Formats: sequence, C-alpha cells, structure tokens
Amino acid sequence: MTQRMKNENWKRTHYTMEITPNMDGEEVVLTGWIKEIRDLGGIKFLILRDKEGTLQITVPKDEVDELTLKHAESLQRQDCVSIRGVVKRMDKAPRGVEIIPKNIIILNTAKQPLPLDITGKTPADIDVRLDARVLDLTRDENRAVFQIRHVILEAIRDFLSKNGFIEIHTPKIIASATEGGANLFPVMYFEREAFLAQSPQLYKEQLVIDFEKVYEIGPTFRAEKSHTRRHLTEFTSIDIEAAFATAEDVMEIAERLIQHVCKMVVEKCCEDLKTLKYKVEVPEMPFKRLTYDEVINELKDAGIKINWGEDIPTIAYRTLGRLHPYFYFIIDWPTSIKPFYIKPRDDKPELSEGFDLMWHWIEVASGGTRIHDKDLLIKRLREQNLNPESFRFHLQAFDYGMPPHAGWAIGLERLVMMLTGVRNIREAVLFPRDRFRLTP
RNA sequence: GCCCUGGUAGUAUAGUCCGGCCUAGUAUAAGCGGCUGUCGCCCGCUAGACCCGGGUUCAAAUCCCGGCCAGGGCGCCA
Repeated sequence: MTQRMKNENWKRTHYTMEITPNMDGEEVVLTGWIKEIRDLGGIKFLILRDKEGTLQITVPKDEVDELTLKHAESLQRQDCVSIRGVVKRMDKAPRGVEIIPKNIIILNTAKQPLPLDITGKTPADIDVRLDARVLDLTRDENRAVFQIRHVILEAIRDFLSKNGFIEIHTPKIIASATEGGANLFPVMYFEREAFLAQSPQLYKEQLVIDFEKVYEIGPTFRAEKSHTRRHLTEFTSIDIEAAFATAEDVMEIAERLIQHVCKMVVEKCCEDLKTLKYKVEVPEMPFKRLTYDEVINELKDAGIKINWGEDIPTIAYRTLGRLHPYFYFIIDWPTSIKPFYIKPRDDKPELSEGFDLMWHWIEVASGGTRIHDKDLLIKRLREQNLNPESFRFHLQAFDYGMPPHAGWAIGLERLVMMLTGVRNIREAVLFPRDRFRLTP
C-alpha cells in the first residue's frame, strides 16, 4: 500500500441509502456527519448523515475494539467522520439495517454547544438560523427546499431549451438605470460610478435580433427598502424574450412552463415534499385571464375602491387571491402604470399589452408585448420622465430591424415558495440578502 | 420613506399588562454520572440569562426616555 492510499483510508465505498439488509456481512466505509447520539449504556446508537440520507451505526460496547469504542464515546453532534464497519441486517434498526463499526476516523469535530438545535426539537428564529446557515441547512426540511429549487431550475432549462430558447448571460454591472427609477445599488467601477443590474430587460430585448428566443436565469439587484416576507434585495430572475411573439404567445409559454415545472416537482421531489409536509397541485390550463377592468370591478364588489388607472395595492391583491385561488393572469393594464417598453394596444392606446401572472395574491411574473418602434419608444420614455439620451445604446438596436417581440420575467424565489410552501422568501435562498442582512 | 411589534441562558419560551411573592420557572442543547435495542430513548446531578445607557421609585426583567438589534406590514416590486 502506498503512503497516498494509506492516507485515504477514510474514503467512502457507499452512501447511506445504498446500504440494504441483503448486504449483511459486507464491509463498507461510510462518511458523513453525526446527526444523533443515543447512548443506552452497554450499547450506543449513532445516526450518520450524508447527502443521501441517514443510517444507524450501532456500537455494542463489549463487541468493538478499545480504540473504536474510545472514538465512538468521544463523538458529538455534527462531528465529521469516516466509519468502516460491517453491514448487519437488523429488524429493530431503522430501514432494517445497521453498521457495526470496526474503525472510526474523526475527520473533524464540531464546537459545542451548537448555535442552534439541529434536531429541530427547539426551532430557532429565522435570524438565528440565517446567522448559522450552514448548520441550519443540515436539517432535512431546509435542504429539501433547495433540492426542489434544483429540480425547478432543471425543469425550466429543459423546457425552454426544448422550446428553442438559448440561455444567455447579460452584464450585472451596468452604466445606467435600465428602467429608470432610483432603486439601483451604485458601485464604484474604477474611477466611475456604475450600478448593479435591476433586470436584464434591455439586453434581452436587443438580443432577439440575433437569437430570436433567449432566456436568462441570473441575479438581479433592487435597492428597495421593502421589509416583507416576499422581498429580497438580490434575487434570481428567470427572463425570457421572443421575437415575432405577442403577449398572448408568451403567456402560453409561461403557463406551459409552470405546468411542466409543477409536474417535474411532483414527479421527482416526492420525498422532499413529504419532508416539507407540502402538496403541489399541477395546475389546469389555460390559466384564467382577468382584465384590469374586471379586477377593479370585482374589488369594488368586495368593498375595495380603486380608481381606474391606479395600481392595485397589496390589500386588494389579498382579496383577489381569495377570489381566485392558484394561478391567473391579469391583462389589459392601463398603459400609464406599466414600464415604458410595454406596448400600448393599437385599438385602445390607454390600455397596454402588459400582463401579470398571479399565484393567489402574490405576483409571480410580469411581462407583455414590447414596443418595437423606436419613435414610439422614445415618446414613451419621455412620458415617463426618462431621458432618451441615457438609453442611447438600447435605442440603437431599434435601428437594426428590431422585430415585434414579447417576454416576461419570473421571480425564481417566489416560484420556490409556491412549490415548497415556505412562507418566507429568505427560506428559498441559501444566503439571502435583504434590507438589513448583508452577512453571511 | 412611513407604520406596528419585540429583545430573558447556546436555542426556544414563562414572567412584563397591574413594579415587591423572581433567590427569574420550563423545555431542549451542553458538561459529568448511570442504563444492551434506541429511533423526539430514559434517569440523576452540574453549569448557564433579564440587549446597552439614562431616568422614575423605598423597590425595576416589569414603568418612562434614548440608542442598538431583530421580526412583520405599507408603499414599490418579482
């Protein structure tokens, strides 16, 4: 045996979940972390966790050698170990199988007491949990959220790719505001001031000239002082843009995508959903389409008065969410409350071809047909008190055959909330950034 | 930018309204000891806290003021 091999005698042969009762008698090496310890005196049970699951390590104290016993006795929660041992079929053990250790290598120890209870018997506050996020994520229900998030992203990429979209990445350091407004984070870019991108909007629109159908999944930054369970200052936006498409075309893509994502999560994340005690329903298509006018009338009947042309306040959305559970679109928004790039309707310019996709009372996506006529775009910029000169590079694209196009953006973390049942958006991000949190 | 609520051991809480019975209770985690089939194991023991500063009062965890920190909501948005 070479020195190198000797040093690697901790290397695993199996994951915990690969160990089955019919491997009785086989010698295996497992690596992971000590999740629980139950010492009954003459016998000690250790629960080993790895990325796949858990397995019981049973230490009958008069049957293991002195050194192994010494190591077993010193173990504490969250210690990192490699355990060589023999598989034993045992009906009384979880999953009918356990490991009798022959050798325990302590790869690293954990400082006690831990800053939060990893068993979940005494649940910690979100603030304490996020301060010790790595430890917090050792809990199955917290990791399950990110297993599902992974499947969501996989499903989105799969769906969009199969539908002819190409994944792009646009700059996150930008020279000026993409949509106006003051809610950008300034950064020093050498001797100049720059900003963190609040949206890939302008870039993705320009790129439809070259690629026709593009999508981006990437970080976006909003310097909004929101302090709610559904806002972050850094979140992941799923953006699409398609040439020769209208709002209705991209709404169909959105509902088909949502349905596909729900299906994949239901199919692939059965265990994780069980861990989270949450049920995902695959929505029926097509989703309801409510016009802005219908919405304000419904709200009027419910006792909430909204003047035509006003935006819909949160309280009204909560009421609307009760009237229309699950997914629905709101269409035909007044042009005046939509961003400058949203196309006004040809027949009624006071209405726009913008839409929002709602889930209960939460806005999940917004999008619409875009203006592809340069003069109209400049007119709309001026109407929203934006300076066309600041948009020079964007407007330039409209000189080179900008096709009619449409697109939308979905907030990934809100989608994760929907498909995991977590009630705080911070639970849907590994290391969330909000108005007050910049660490870890 | 505005509004509301809170801060008690490593964690989570009781006590705060109506100051004295708090020498601050409980659970869990931690340390020590015991227990051979646990699976939120069990039992005993030990140690551990009133966010900071000021004020009121005979007396403050409790009331008041300021600060810091945290949670939630509004507006805005995904």
